Amino acid sequence: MTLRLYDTATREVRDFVPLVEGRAGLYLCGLTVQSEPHVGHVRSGVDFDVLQRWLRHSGYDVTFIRNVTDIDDKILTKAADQGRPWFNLAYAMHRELDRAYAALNVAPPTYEPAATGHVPEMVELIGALVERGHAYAAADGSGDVYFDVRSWPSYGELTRQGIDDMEAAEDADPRGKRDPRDFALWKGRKATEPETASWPSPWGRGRPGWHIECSAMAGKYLGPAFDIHGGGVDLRFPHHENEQAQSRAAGHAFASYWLHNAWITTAGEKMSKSLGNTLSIPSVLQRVRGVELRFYLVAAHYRSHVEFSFEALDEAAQGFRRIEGLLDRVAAAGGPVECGDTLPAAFVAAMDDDLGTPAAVAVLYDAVREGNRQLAAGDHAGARELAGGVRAMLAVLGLDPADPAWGPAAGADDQLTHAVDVLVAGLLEQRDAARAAKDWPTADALRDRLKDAGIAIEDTPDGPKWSLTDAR
RNA sequence: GGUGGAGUGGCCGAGAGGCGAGGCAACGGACUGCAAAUCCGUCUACACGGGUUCAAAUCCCGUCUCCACCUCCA
Repeated sequence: MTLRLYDTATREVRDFVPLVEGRAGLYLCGLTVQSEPHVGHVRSGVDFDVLQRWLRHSGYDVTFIRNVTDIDDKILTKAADQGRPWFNLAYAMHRELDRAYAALNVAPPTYEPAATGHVPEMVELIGALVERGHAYAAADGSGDVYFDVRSWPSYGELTRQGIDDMEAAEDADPRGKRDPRDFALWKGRKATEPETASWPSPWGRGRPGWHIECSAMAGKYLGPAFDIHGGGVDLRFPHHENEQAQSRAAGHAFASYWLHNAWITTAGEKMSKSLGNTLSIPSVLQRVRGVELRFYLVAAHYRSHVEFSFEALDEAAQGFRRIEGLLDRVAAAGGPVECGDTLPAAFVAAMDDDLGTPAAVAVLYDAVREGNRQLAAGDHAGARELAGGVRAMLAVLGLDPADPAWGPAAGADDQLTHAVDVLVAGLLEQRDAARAAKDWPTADALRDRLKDAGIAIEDTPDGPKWSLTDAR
């Protein structure tokens, strides 16, 4: 079975056939670093990280480019509002984003180009478009350069829209445009904008339009033709439509497949800044661990809309702890679980079917249940093998609890753990004595006291075991 | 006006013509001194109205509701 992916351009799931056998070139429209990242912002990063990992697992040599937009209207506006340089805001938010991705074990891409570092490439591309008759400098002397949509007959093909059916932007200032739907490739510098937010170009100082950066950077790092282009559904139009138009008009074949992840909403609506920072990544991570938030995101199909709720998040966290429970118990019974080297066929089939993570997670749970069953039946070898498979499945989803990316393991033999272990052992001895004397009130009081301290006691065939009830 | 998507059991969430995805919660049972954890079992759902078919959550027609995008939103 080969990997099949849903291609937005053809609106069907089709076999993934790379341009060069054994290789996969992937471009993901990253974020505009203008505010603290929230749960919705990181979904594309997580989903495409899963794609990257699955491609690698499937044997592809992957080149994954995920850009950062570090100059745009919003960054300039926000920075001005906050009274700080735009480049400081963008850089600070970029660092926040890095932290969020790290907390979610989103593996770094091959390269993360920033728009401001690729202005010459953009100017070059715009120049080629002007030369080919697909772009023009505004006639009003603003210094703007527009893409001429009427000059590109297949404009609208990605989202299957006809130019004449499109509404012109309400805020579009048609002064220098030949058609209201023409979009900016280059924006001449306005007197109100900081000097630092402008670069030299044949059309005067200015800054790049939004779409051109992705065409320029994808072309630079992946070549004129590459395999997969991704992003959030909202980017299909205008962003991706425009990227494709300008790249193809410049003579590049551009992306073979277009993948789009759905939204995460709250209260039925898109997450907006009006929600404050309650859903910012640092804030959500006060409640659940990074691996649990990632599990919540990965357990939903990337093309499915997710209605975010803390209840559902807690549920996912609980489910993940059940998976970890098997690993912990098998480890307690005979040493750390080795990561298995094969994945269940059903898991592979699920992932190959347009990254069917929900079905893959169901396979994961099946293995967990069977592992628990065998452990209970005393078949430690069988349970160990299943646990190895569970780890292998988790690893390919970026959810392996033993991955150093999550920080020191919970059971790490550090000083604090040792101290607690000694203290708890003393109390457990007292409890054992009380239990031996059938003094249940005393035994239970000791257990309750530990519970109040956030330490759960479980009686197992090998004696009582303690664990922290919740990391938070 | 144009384009695209959604409505599934108490909840979350898959599936896309025919063997009850899975999880969480709840309840019952096993285990336990009692718990916890684990296992077993129970709760048989597909917005509404028609139609096609031996068979529809899935296809067709109609209706309702909701959402996204339509030129710098993840």
